[in-house]
Amino acid sequence: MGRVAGIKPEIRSIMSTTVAKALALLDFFSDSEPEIGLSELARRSGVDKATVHRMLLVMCDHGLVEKRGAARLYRLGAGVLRLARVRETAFPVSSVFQHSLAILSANTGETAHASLIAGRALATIGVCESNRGSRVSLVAGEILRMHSTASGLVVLAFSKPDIVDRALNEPMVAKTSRTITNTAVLRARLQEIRLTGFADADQTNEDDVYGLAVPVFDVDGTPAGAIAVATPAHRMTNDLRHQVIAALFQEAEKINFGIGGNPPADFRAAVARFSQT
Amino acid sequence: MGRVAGIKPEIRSIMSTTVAKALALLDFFSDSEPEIGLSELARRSGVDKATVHRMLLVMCDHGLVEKRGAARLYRLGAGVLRLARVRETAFPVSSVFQHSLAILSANTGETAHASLIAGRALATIGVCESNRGSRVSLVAGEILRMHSTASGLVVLAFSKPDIVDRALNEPMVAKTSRTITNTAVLRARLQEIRLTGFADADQTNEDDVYGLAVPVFDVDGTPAGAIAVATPAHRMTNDLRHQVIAALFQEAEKINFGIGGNPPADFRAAVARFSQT
DNA sequence: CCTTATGGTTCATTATTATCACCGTTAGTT
DNA sequence: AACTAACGGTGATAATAATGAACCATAAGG
Repeated sequence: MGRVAGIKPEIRSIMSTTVAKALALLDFFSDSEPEIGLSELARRSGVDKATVHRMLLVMCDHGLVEKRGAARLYRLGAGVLRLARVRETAFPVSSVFQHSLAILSANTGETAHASLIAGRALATIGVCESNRGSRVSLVAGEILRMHSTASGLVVLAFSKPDIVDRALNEPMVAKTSRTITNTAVLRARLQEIRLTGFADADQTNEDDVYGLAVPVFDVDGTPAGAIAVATPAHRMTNDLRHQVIAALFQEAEKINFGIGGNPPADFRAAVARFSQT
Repeated sequence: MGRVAGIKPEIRSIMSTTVAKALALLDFFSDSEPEIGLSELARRSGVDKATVHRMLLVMCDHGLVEKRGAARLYRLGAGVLRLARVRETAFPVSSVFQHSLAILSANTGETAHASLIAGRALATIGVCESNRGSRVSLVAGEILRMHSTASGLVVLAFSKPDIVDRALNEPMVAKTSRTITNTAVLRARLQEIRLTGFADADQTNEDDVYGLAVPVFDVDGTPAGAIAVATPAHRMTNDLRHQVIAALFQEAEKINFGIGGNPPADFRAAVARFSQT
């Protein structure tokens, strides 16, 4: 297509650049699939095998990816451990979250998880499963899309308009039959969430999973991520809802304190309204 | 410079590709400098400001990097936390190391650290400082070069010849006045290390720091990384040396067991020889 | 108020990358 | 064992995307 002179520069970063394609490869690795072969990666990313191979070589050189000794599979390399260490010692947020997740899971008896804004999506950085027999078992390390998850929606609801616009303009995959992909409907939901302070997602990201999420904030009052509790959909009752939300609000406050986050006025107002019920 | 038709393909990955340049930016973030500005990154990497900016944008989109809200500085993003989580839950090595580091530090009274092969260098994935007043305080999260550190040398010593060749053919920076950069001398040292099973580095990577390192291995018998103890150079005595090496060998064996590593015959022989002294 | 630093942007040039067809191996099937 | 199909990996060329000098706008500092 060439480069049509004055094309919008933001659009380019969506996919066109080579680094974007290379980094996108990393997103295919998850807890459920920690090792992937060359052809498989090429197929999923839609990029040519030769190209993928060249990019993997470079990433191997930098330790982001490594080749499992004998097998011909690629996996995430030791470099990511180092990077995480550097970030965590400089800005220890992950550890702060972990503590609250344990409490949430214990108090609600359900699976709790936390995620942080990572570029255009949410990165799950911690999970604490309940010890009940029937529970939601999340694929941890997953990337959460903004439009289909409770965490994503609640983050968007308190984000600046330009972030919201960018998110809603992206192609939205219908993860289940209930996923909302209509922009107008989503905007209405965001408005609603801004008033309640929490978001729920009734099987919009995964069948049989009901999610409830509450945002946590940065120093500047913008959302940093979210904490959430996921239950089997059939088990959710009004009572449990109320209990979970209360627990989430409580832990969110602790986390905000721990990471030096400043909840904006509208969120604090929403929490206050909830407490009065 | 163009691309001279049939140029060696391996050489390309050294720097020429764009992804390599982008990923190289990540290496500038460390514990001592967790946030860096655009111009600074451009200066250090030797890449044009505009290019660096474009690459940073892409990496922000993928959550590998993020812009500190108000300040105009970049830092490692939440995406690296997710990646590390994925790798660690699938292949839990970091946690295995951490335990041994605590023991090492306690038993020797000095600072212990562990590193894993990450591409062409070693990535420090764990540090445990001693609680003595005078101790070596490492810049954790640092990238260790193969030629100037005890850990790097001991890893090279038990690596396959092609790995060694590649490492020795790279430009070797003299980190201190004592750093060995001569290829022939280094090869002799590697031969020596293969016989003793450990490597020492007397102020070859940092002034006043004396390092002792021992390798840990992968399932296939190739080195996975190294554990090391660093002391103030003046404090190192023959007695301490012997004690530290014994402790290192002992912990290395535990770690190998923990990560399913198989030490090759020559390493086991070296350990046996040491035990007889 | 002028200087000098910063982060950020643009656009024509050109060097880089994607593509396709191709190898050599491995693994599964008949 | 022969055969097939998939795999990881490679190389040359057409077509693309990266590059970097010059350009703003802003902020800090003298």
